[in-house]
Order: sequence, then structure tokens, then C-alpha cells
Amino acid sequence: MTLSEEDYIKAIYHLSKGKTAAVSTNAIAAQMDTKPSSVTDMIKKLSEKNLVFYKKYKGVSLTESGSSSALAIIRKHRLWEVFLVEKLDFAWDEVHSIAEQLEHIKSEKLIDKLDVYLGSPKVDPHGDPIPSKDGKFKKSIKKLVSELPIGAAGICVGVNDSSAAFLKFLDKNKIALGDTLQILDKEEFDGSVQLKTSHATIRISSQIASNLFLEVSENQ
Amino acid sequence: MTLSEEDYIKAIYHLSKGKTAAVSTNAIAAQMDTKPSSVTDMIKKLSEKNLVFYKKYKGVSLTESGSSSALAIIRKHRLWEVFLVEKLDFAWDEVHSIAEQLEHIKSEKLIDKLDVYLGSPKVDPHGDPIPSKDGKFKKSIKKLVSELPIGAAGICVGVNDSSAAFLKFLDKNKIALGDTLQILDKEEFDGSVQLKTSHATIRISSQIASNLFLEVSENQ
DNA sequence: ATAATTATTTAGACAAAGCTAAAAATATGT
DNA sequence: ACATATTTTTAGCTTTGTCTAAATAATTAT
Ligand SMILES: [Mn+2]
Ligand SMILES: [Mn+2]
Ligand SMILES: [Mn+2]
Ligand SMILES: [Mn+2]
Repeated sequence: MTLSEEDYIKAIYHLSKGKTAAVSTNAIAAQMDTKPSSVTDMIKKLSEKNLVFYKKYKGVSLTESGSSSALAIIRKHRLWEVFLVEKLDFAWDEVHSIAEQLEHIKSEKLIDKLDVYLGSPKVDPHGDPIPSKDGKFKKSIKKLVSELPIGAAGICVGVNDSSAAFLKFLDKNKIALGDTLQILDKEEFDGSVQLKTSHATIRISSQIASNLFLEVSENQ
Repeated sequence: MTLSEEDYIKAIYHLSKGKTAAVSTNAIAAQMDTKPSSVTDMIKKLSEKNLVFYKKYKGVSLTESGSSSALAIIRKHRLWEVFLVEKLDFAWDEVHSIAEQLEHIKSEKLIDKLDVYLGSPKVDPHGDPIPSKDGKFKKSIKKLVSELPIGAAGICVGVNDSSAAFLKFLDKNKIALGDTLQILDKEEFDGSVQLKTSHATIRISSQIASNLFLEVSENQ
């Protein structure tokens, strides 16, 4: 598989995650920041290699083989992210683009040894689960503050929008990665949320609430 | 610079190291395991980008810019090799092909942090020097046993030929990476060498002697 | 000084991955 | 149901990096 094929397979995986329907050409083009015509070309190639099911005009979905390839790439991506943050001291919002490159390094032994070296982590620095070597992982336990019910608590593991303005807001309110946060109240009218942080109780707007991810315990 | 351009620049660097003459098209083709016509094509592109001096039929040599690019890639290659051996516990003869991929990852910050994490090593696992960020390094102090005079001693840092047969020979004679070896005598007739190892005094053939690298102190 | 050999370059082709513009299929609104 | 809009595909072109075969330059041998 070429680097580009790997990125397409990964994009298709992420787009079909959750949903059951086939993924559309335009959706892939948007995700990959490329043109629909290029996507059609690539889809044909992936179909030829039995990585996707493809019916003209009917969208695309991963085969068994495509799905396990996607999981292998995601495993590499997230293990490298852990390495960058834990060992090289990168900030969690700097590692994605580097891991986007490292995920394509070809050596099974390298990933096995990296996994051992990192202590076989189960989640990456953004709270996303790391698939095991055979492609299994706990279903995502990462939720937006806006999706959680009153009373729910969790560990802050990431943001949707990592703009400077938003990160500044978190800083000002002393919210950091790893902090435990609890939802005290939700205002139905405007979607604002009353949040208990490690330092204070604050009220955040619905925009903020739908940008902040918490890792919550399994049964939420 | 593309991955392929980087590999060509590195090959030209290695081929012109030591020698003053320009590097020939055929030499590059042999080193890169490709065809001379492909080399000519690539050389034109590199020349266009001012990475090499090129005169038709007269060979090629690196410009200042080409040379510093080569050193940056070599720095990355060797730092990753140190990482693989020191941190991931790879054997020194397994790391080259993986580093051949890792050397192309683009992120200055990544290499700076990797360097710090490894304690700014000065040599790679094969005894080759690691250029500093600004492209400086001690000239190679790695010599073949066959090139050294009687009396010289050094640390075993590598082999030319890593065939199973040769590695088996080293194993049988209890010669390992990091061992100190000393040349006790050289036979002019057949080039064989009497060698003091950590465990015994042995006689090695000229083939062996020209396959075994020692790191010797600067003034040898 | 020629002739033969070797090295290098050119010409033309191909596969991968992308693009634009146009055509065809599907979906939507009235 | 039909016209309009949207989505998807096709056709044709570009760039990068490779190849083979042929042409040309440089070197070596007689
Ligand atoms: Mn990628
Ligand atoms: Mn991640
Ligand atoms: Mn390389
Ligand atoms: Mn090395």
C-alpha cells in the first residue's frame, strides 16, 4: 500500500465509523482536502485491490482487509502520538501532523517494540483508543461536554477546535489536559453548562461545551 | 525536497566523501540501484534547484546548499539509528533500513527534541559520527582492521558485510560490538592479522580484516 | 589515428496521484 | 412528472520518478 492509499483508507474508516451507510465520494474529498474526481480514481484502485466495496454512484465501504489495514495505521498513528508526548515532551496539540507522517513507516517489528517501550498504552494523548495488534479496542469513551448529562464527570482529554483563542480561554479558566471536570447544570435555553473544574465553578457557553472532550467511564 | 531527491543528495554526498573529483552518473546509479538514465533525469532536477553543480558528461558535485541538505538528512538517519538501538533495543545491524525511512520525516522540532532525548550522541550505532545541527562533525575515526598499523587498538563498531556467515564467525570468536581489539601483527604475504580480543589472541584472514571496523582515537 | 568499447544523454513510454472541464447519473422542489 | 440542482464519473492533461532503446560523447586499445 502506498502512503496515499493508506491515507484514503484511514479517511474512509473515520467517515464510516458509527454510521452504517456507504461513504460518499464528496465526503471523502472534503476529508482529504482533494477533488471528487481524484477520489473516484483512487477508489477504483482500492477496489481493484479489494480494500473497499465500490458500486458506481453508490459510495464506498471498507472490506475486512481494508478495515484491518485502517486499524493498523490508526494504531501506528496513536502509538507515535503517545511517544511524541510522553517521551519527547511535545504538547498534545502539536503531534497530529508529525504522526500523520510517522504512521506510514513500514516495519512491524518497529511498532511492536515501540508499543512495548511505551508500556502498551490503551489511549492516545487525545483520549482516543489505540487498537491492539489484532485490531481490537474499547469503543470510544470520549464525549463532548455538550453531549453529557447533568452529573457526569470525566477527564479533559482534548478539544475539537485548537485555535489560539480557544486554548487561551482554557488557560484563563485554568482548564488543562488531565483535569477532572463535572457537569453541574445545563441550561436548556442556550445550551450553556455549569462546570466544576479543579479550581472553581464556571459557566461555559454551548460553543465551548461542544469543543471540549471528556473521557468518561464506560457506562456513560 | 522530495523523498527521492533526498536519497540522491545523500548518495552523492557519500560518493564524493573523501575524493575531490566529481561523481559519475554510473556510480550514482550503482549506489541507488537504479538506471543511469534515471540518474541523468534526477541530476537535471537537482541542478535546477541549485543542489548540485552539473556539466553534461562531466559528473556532478554538491553545492553548499546540497551539502548542508545531505548533512541534515544524515543527522536524522543516525539519530534515529541511535533511538532504535538505545531505546527500542534493536540490534545494530537491523536499524539501517528503518532509519532509511525515518530520515525523511519532516519536522525540525522533532529532530531537536529527539537529539535532546538521546543526550546529543556524537556517533551512531555503527561508529559513524552524527553531524551537529549546523552540519559540523569530527572527521570519521572509523577504520577497517586491514587499514590499521601494527599496535593500533580500537573499539569494534561495525562490519562491512553483515552476512549471516560473517556474523557467525564473529560470534564463534566472541567478538561483539563495543569490544576493544588490538592489532598485534600483520602478515605481509597474505594480509592476515594477529588480533588480541577480549578473550584470546586469534589470527584472522585478510577478508575478515577488511570487513571489520574499529573506532580508533583521533590521531591514528 | 582509427576503431572498439564504455559512459552518458536523449527520446519515448508508463504508473501514480493529482487537476480542470464536461458529461452523466441521481436527488430535489414544485 | 418534470425541471433544476447536486453528485459522481469520465476525458484529457500535468508532474514525479522510473524504465528501455537508441543516439552521442568520451575513453581505451590497437
Ligand atoms: Mn498520513
Ligand atoms: Mn490522536
Ligand atoms: Mn532514505
Ligand atoms: Mn549508521
